[in-house]
Amino acid sequence: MARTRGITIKDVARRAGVSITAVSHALNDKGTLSAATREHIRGVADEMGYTADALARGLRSSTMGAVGLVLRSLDALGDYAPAGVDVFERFVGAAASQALARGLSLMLVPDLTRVPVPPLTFSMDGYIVTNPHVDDPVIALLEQRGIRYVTYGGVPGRPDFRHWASEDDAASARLVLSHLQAAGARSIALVRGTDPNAWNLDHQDVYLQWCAERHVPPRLYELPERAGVDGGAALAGRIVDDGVPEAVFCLTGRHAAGVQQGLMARGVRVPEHTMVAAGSDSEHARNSRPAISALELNPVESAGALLDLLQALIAGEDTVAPRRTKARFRPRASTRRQPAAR
Amino acid sequence: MARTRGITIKDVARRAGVSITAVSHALNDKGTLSAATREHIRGVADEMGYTADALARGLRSSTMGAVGLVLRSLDALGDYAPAGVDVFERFVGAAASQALARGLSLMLVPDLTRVPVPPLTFSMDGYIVTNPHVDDPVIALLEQRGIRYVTYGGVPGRPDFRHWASEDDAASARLVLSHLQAAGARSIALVRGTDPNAWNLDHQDVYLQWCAERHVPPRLYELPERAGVDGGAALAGRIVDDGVPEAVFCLTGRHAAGVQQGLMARGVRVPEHTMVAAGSDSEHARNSRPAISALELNPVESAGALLDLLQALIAGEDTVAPRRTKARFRPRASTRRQPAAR
DNA sequence: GTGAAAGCGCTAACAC
DNA sequence: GTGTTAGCGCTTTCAC
Repeated sequence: MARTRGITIKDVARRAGVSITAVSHALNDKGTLSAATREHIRGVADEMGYTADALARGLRSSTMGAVGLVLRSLDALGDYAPAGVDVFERFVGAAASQALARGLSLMLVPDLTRVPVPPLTFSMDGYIVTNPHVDDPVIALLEQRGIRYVTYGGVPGRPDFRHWASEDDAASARLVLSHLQAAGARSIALVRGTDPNAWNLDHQDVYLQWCAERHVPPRLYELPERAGVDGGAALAGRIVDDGVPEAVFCLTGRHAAGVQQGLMARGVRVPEHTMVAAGSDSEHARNSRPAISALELNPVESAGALLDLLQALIAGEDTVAPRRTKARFRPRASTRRQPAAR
Repeated sequence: MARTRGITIKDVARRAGVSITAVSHALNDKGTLSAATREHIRGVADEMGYTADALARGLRSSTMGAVGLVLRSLDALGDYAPAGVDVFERFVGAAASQALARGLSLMLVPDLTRVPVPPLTFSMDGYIVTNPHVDDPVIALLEQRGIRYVTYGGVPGRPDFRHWASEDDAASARLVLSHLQAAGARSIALVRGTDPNAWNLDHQDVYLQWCAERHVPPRLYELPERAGVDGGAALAGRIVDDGVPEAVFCLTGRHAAGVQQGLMARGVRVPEHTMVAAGSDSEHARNSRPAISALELNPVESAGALLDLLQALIAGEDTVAPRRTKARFRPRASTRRQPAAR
């Protein structure tokens, strides 16, 4: 009983002295109305503050003007208000304001596959899914329902799927690796998360290729995203046991902070003995001592690109190509070596 | 054209060999059906994976199962992805997961009074409005439309309005002031924001009363929220010119960080010469040098309380009382004086 | 150029 | 107990 019974199309029609059809047509630029009638009706509608009811409109099989947002990365973390996962928090805000700028509503839908699903779930015009996994059940559900979607980061295992946007992960991975190399590191270890999403997989690919090109043996560690800082600190033990590499590239800020902490606790000095870099900037990276160099992702631009893609899809265009946004590398103390130290 | 034409009530009715009314009643526990029919219909519906269309249901004037969230504080900042405004980022996440836990969708609506409003805006079952202002146009709009709402922080100037929840600001303000006093501060300056919301106004009231009780002249500064760290640094000049107080209590973390920075740039040492505390923890507070003592708010619990209130309101209960959650004070170096320094 | 009428999927009177 | 039916507000044929 919560719905507002406000001004309806009937009220406008009566007031304007026309039929409801005329009102509908005037307001949606449909049909064949004289310019004069159109103008008049619009004037009356404005004056009355009429807004078409989205439900009724949606019911009649037009669009809802609303898109859903599913944060798979937070689903995996099992925590929708985690600390130090900046990029997602910022992504939600960015998506909301970008949606508003396009006259859309944004619904947050934590996990589509849990039951019961929130009622409006399947009425959305489309979805943004962040960081889908290999064989992601959310993707499967959307496809089965015939609901259009775009993804933040590609859908791993589906190179044909083109409706995605994200930072250019391959380019930024190379950026970080080059930076570390320029600072004197030959052997670089990679610490990735365990979620099988494009972020982890693409970085791994680039890393392995980089190692192959240089004929250095790769040193790859996997650490669950949810292990956070503590997990990173624990992993540092293994890294030290395996022989301290000249640099460690951790894909998440929390892992980077933990690894650095763990290394230093074991007497490994950063950046003198080894350097540490993070693939995703976060509070933990910025505020570790020494501060950890990191890639600053671009959730605002990415969210905008995704909404553009989604709108095109909803409009029926299917020539949509992936969009890549630019991440910036923020060099900080953790990779800054004194000239003397080289 | 985005809507999914899925299984409808008709399909279920046909399959179960009953009328659509029977299905509707069975699934909504209405009417007078035999237990057997009810069971049977439910079985068929489950088996077919039927979910009632939220739009059609909403149109027929039931509830939508969705609530809106308006972040007034970010509207004021003019930035929906600001850095270092932790509590709101966390509040969005908390509200989303608390909503899911109650089977509700959460829609983000950046600013209800900008036109055009997103289509679903007025179809929501209710709204959560964070930090409404004095004479807030969003509140006015919701009231005019007869849409129920609850607020994070009370509605200033409306002591009769009881549908809100928040941390107990008065208690936490006194907590901070006591802490500063215990650390040796008699004269304490307050730096509040300029948004006329309950947060700023309540803290100011408590502060003025505190000063009155102790017969010390109040020193009140106002600084726009959006001025951020730089604004705080600039304000430090005025504070020094007015005579360095024994402590400065800044309501926002960004202001606190700036003020401390500005003070130290002018040779005022923290915590030796003056102490700094923040009313809302944030990255800036945690990671300033020295680290700034701050109140850690409780967005998770507050969001839960607000959703409980809102659900009660939507269900028609009007005996709803404000809920207060607890903030924790995090003492850090900025207010930690060596015993010798006393 | 304009309007009457059907119907989207559902709920709730009201017959039977 | 169960089914028929009238809408909710809107878009969209299709007559006029």
